[in-house]
Amino acid sequence: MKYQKIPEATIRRLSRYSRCLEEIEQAGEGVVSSAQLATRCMVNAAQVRKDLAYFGEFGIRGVGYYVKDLLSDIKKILGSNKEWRMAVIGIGNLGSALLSYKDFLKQNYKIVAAFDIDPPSVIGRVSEKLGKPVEVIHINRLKEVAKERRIEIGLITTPPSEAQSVADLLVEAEVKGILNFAPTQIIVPEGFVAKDVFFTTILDNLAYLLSNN
Amino acid sequence: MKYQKIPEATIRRLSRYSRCLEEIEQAGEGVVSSAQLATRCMVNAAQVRKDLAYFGEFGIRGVGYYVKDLLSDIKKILGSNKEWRMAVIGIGNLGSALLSYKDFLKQNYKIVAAFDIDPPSVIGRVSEKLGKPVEVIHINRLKEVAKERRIEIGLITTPPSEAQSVADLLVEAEVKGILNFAPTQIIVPEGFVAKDVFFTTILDNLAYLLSNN
DNA sequence: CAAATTTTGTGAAAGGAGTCACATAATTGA
DNA sequence: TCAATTATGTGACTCCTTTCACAAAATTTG
Ligand SMILES: NC(=O)c1ccc[n+]([C@@H]2O[C@H](COP(=O)([O-])OP(=O)(O)OC[C@H]3O[C@@H](n4cnc5c(N)ncnc54)[C@H](O)[C@@H]3O)[C@@H](O)[C@H]2O)c1
Ligand SMILES: NC(=O)c1ccc[n+]([C@@H]2O[C@H](COP(=O)([O-])OP(=O)(O)OC[C@H]3O[C@@H](n4cnc5c(N)ncnc54)[C@H](O)[C@@H]3O)[C@@H](O)[C@H]2O)c1
Repeated sequence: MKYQKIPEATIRRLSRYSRCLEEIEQAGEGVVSSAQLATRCMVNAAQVRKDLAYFGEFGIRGVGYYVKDLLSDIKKILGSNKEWRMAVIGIGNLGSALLSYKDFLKQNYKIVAAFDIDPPSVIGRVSEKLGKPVEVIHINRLKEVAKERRIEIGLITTPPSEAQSVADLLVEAEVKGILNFAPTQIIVPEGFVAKDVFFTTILDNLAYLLSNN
Repeated sequence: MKYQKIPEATIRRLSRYSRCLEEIEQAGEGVVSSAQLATRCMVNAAQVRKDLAYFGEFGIRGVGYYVKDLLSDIKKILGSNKEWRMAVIGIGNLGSALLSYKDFLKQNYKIVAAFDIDPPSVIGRVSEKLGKPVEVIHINRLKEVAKERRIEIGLITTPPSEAQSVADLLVEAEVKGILNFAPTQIIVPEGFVAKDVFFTTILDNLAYLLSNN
């Protein structure tokens, strides 16, 4: 298998396979075929095999895939086997919800810091949400704390007007990954990765499907 | 222009164009070219024209597109010109955040009801979040209230274990569109539309890009 | 132990989506 | 009025993704 550019769709599906494999593992299955996994993930079986083939050979012909091994391999591919250290910036409604999102704990995504421009007003609201109290830190200490706590991903939940300047701060602090929930497009330099999560786009999509079916 | 299946990517981009056109309109521009819009949305100019061509001819050769008209046309295509009446089910951390999401007001997405299985514990927390107090209603009144308030879209923010059964209730209440935030795949019958929003997939994607660049 | 069965991995084919390039149409200005 | 300019709409082309189909490999069965 020689090097090729991997489609983004493949990466998204790997994440789906990962979730399904966890359920299959829970159910006590030791081995799974591409056909079974495909049915569960609602994709084509050849698609599953092709996706995996980008990264190597993980199955045994005539048998299938060992669930535990495949899950571990996929997590290694995705980079979700290591622990990712995250910060939330903007502890309002959405930021607070993210702080108390329990699934992050189960996965290897860990929120290790919370920032706001107005910490006193929010510090009471979020404490103890994650089991242990979360201290909300003033945004002007972002760079210092990001270094100290080795933050790798920043979740932006400030108003849209502030999103780009917060992203700039994250870049300055060498936080390489950004997930932006504010409805404005974020631009980061080469070497950094920013993804925008637009709720309205998702709703527009739904509205379109509802209007045209 | 004859009928064709419209790519989902086109619909997503139309939503993006819509957002950009709003900014352009705000800036007081009356006319925009496909090249200008494309630069702003970070896509190819021909892509913009192709996307629009699926639905008709909206521009004037040698001139460009009238911003106001194009915005209105795109919203008509997406179905986001009409008001969409939504309900949030599961008024915990995320559900409360959605209730107080101010951008829904600006767009034509309106939350007109909130449901939970344990209303007394949450009723105080969400009141007045949207300007006017929001009454949290017991889930067992979903069908009745959905009819009464003409609810068209349900946002599921319950624990994953409850997500499918809540979806079933929504289907029974003939709520045609579902946006599911719980990390579990929802299945709905023909004629209904369900979209899952998996936070972990988005993070896995980011993790992959950070691990491999 | 060999034939039958199962299921992977992968080249080839088919199907979609994105880009290019240019004819076409509107406008401007001399 | 007509040439020059501008920018759309779209056929053709390229590139990418998905599906098909089957040889290869492992296992099971008689
Ligand atoms: N509420 C939702 O459900 C929801 C959903 C999708 C997207 N969003 C987006 O997420 C963002 C936050 O939404 P919200 O409802 O939580 O708003 P919010 O007003 O409740 O919270 C914003 C927080 O950001 C803080 N802040 C402002 N400027 C800052 C800065 N420069 N640095 C650090 N912190 C700063 C504020 O003090 C406040 O605590 C918005 O952009 C919104 O559009 C919200
Ligand atoms: N918190 C986040 O930031 C976040 C982010 C992404 C996804 N999610 C997902 O969204 C969902 C909610 O997360 P949360 O953190 O708000 O959880 P939460 O526990 O704070 O809220 C869940 C709410 O749902 C209610 N509920 C339970 N069963 C119900 C039923 N059958 N009918 C109606 N209401 C019911 C509960 O009473 C509770 O109020 C979860 O599935 C979670 O995985 C949360």
